[in-house]
Amino acid sequence: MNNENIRDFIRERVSRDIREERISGGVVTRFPPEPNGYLHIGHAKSICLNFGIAEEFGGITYLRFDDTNPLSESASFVEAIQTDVKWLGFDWESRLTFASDYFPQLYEFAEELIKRDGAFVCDLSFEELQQSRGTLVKPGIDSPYRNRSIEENLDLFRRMRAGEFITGSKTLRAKIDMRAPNINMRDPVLYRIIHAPHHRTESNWCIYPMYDFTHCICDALEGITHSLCTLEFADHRPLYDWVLENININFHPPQIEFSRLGLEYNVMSKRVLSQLVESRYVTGWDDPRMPTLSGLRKRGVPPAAIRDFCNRIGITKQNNYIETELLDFCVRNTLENTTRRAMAVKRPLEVEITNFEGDDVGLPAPWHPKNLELGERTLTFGRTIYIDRDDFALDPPPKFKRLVQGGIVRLRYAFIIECLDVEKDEQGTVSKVFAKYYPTSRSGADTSGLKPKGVIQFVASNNAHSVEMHDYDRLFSVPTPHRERFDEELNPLSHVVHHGFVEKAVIAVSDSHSFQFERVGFYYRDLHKSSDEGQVVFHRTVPLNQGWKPKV
RNA sequence: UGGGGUGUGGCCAAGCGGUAAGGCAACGGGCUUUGAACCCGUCAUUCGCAGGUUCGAAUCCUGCCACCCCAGCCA
Repeated sequence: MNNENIRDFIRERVSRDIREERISGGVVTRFPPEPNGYLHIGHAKSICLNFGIAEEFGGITYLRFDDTNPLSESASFVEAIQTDVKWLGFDWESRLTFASDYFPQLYEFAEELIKRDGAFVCDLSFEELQQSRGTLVKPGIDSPYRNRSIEENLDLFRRMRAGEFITGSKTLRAKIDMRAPNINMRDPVLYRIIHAPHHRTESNWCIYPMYDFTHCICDALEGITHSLCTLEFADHRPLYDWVLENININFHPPQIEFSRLGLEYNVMSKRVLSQLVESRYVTGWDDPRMPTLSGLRKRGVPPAAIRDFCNRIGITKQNNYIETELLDFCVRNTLENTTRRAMAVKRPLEVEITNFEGDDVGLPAPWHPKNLELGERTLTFGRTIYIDRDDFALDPPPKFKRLVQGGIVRLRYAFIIECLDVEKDEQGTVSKVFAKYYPTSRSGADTSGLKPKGVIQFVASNNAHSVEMHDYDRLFSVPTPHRERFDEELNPLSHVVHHGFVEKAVIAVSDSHSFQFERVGFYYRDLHKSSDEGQVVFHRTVPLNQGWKPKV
């Protein structure tokens, strides 16, 4: 432990609690997802915080599923969430728990609360409860069932559990204060009747505890020393404390809130994300455009980049919208030194080298210009090659350093070529370029004396493997999409497919799926899916920084 | 007209009474067979606003303003 650990107000608090011996054992945290959706990068912030603090201070972390609502939860989400947490790089070891594991104990605490006259069974309907709760500025009114005897409450609650009443007909409510300015303290519901099977407890229960009753008790039972949650739960803290103070339990974790992550051009709302999935706007929770961990993974974002991102954004109580540039930076930064470079053309333009005769020549090229440990592969150069359409211009903008008519350009790791002529189609767009190459300009042995302004990538036709390059852009076209009209704010160009070529050596690589296609971007090969035509599919992880922008 | 939270450069974020860290972005320049990466440099006389306390305030006090969250038998 050292000062490096104290990077935010929560770590500051943890550090102080340790120093002042406020906690006996070590630090204990937990990450408590509800298994009703997939994890997104906002969850990653919380995961990195909870697991990170335990790691830094020599503590432990539980992965606890908050599964108290059988109507929206399922085992498949439980699976997916575990996969994502592991992938992110964290290990809960043996500490995998479920709120549903504690149902029996929770039930006992509920009975205890009734016996202490701290809770009552209420027969108010949903609408009646809503009416009597009051409003933000108007106090609520007591339930007519509030004064039932302890014996009657106990009897009723036991019968609720026994299944004597239909779904929604009764609730167990805390007896606090209907006039409390904090609405959460207005005799909140603790248990409700739901006759529905639960993904773990099946049909053993027909009453289910609410979050506010469950979370604090589970935290206490697990000895959580710092219960970290997002800001919207701050209003629930008095209730969290109330429950623990009104039952006989010997541990009382402090709840500490921090602000959730906002990412520009994205939305973290589970509701909106699942709607995108259900409407088939995206291909699934793991669509590469989604801010989900599975989506980021499919796009080729390494977990280390997400961890780095989470470390850079900080932990505060301020509302925040992080620019996507920071995430992109983290991704490029972690990929930069370890990812193979290769050549690919996204929008191929055929070039015939008119003075080239005979077989293609092989040209060695390192997989990475600086990290030579990655070795090298052999490129090929021959009479027919492809360059990217963007690298040729009939009418070049100022400062254009690529190929123009009558101009020269270097083909990376190969030769300098000079454009002699072009062929156009009916629409007048260039369909083919004729060029000559300078045999003495071979990379590494250049005696031509030529000094081209630019270098471009190419793929020789004999060395070209055709692929689909899936380019992704921001999911939304506005930085802070509105939850209600999110469908109008989707970016129609968030997914564009290019049919291009990559050098064959790329296809043979098996120990890594990430590549940087030089001057284009980082791409990630999808090994699970090929296109409809059976082609190899690459997802663009992130584009390269553009150091020069042509005026559009 | 209730309760809770927050206001430091474009976006994050340090700062905890002693005279505004850092990162991302941006902008200049260097280097370059990736217009990438890398390297240099520039970028808040000012901390939501107004008063006050103090030798001294982003930090303390008072008032005001703005934004976010809360009225699920969701979490």
